[in-house]
Amino acid sequence: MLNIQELDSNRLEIAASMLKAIAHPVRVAVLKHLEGGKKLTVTEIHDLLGIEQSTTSHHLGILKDKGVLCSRREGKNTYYYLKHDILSQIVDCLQRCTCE
Amino acid sequence: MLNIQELDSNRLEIAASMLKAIAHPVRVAVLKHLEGGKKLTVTEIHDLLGIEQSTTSHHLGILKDKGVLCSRREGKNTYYYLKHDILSQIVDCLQRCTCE
DNA sequence: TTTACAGATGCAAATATATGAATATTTAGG
DNA sequence: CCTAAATATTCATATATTTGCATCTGTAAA
Repeated sequence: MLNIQELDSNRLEIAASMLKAIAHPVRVAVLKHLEGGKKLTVTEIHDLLGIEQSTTSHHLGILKDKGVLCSRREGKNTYYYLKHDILSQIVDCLQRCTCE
Repeated sequence: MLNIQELDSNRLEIAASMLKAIAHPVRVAVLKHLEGGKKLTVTEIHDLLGIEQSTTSHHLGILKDKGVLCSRREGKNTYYYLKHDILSQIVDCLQRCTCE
């Protein structure tokens, strides 16, 4: 349980911007594919989700920018992975709430 | 852990729309004020957050519409409360992830 | 039944986000 | 160096969200 100090607007902005990063069907799908510490390249995600390469890169950039994902370049590929594996709980929590 | 069937686009849409409902600084603040089963009126929230009455009502409507909150009218007041108290964990989870 | 309070809704302007085509950048291999 | 593959970026357009004023609706009390 957080106290009133933790409700300050800066923290609210950060929490909301992180949530906003995740709150898109494509980006929720990306998170689910990365559950359990998996690492995928842009091309793999672009193939898995059937969306344009540039669109994929945009979405991954948003997730990385907001601290949801990390990336590591290995040769020509860039691997993306969850910064905090616990974040995938968010989606599971929501899905539990919607399955009644 | 969810299987591939649970990644279908309908579920993704639902999860994303619920997250989108929460993903706003005002609405995150509302959630935090309603933690622990608390019930607050529109006016109370409007005073707590220092935002316009109509803006408050719009935000609460979004949260209710997307299944995050419930409301009950009692006389002239409408009390809003969390539909699933577990949802407040989402914000706490995020804040833990951002406090390193 | 009038009045005032609490809340909801319609609307418009400002702002933000999403998408993809085109293009640029980075890297490995020849 | 030249090329091709993988990824990132720029840009424009389309769409969605946010905010608050004005207004409408519902309720209680006088």
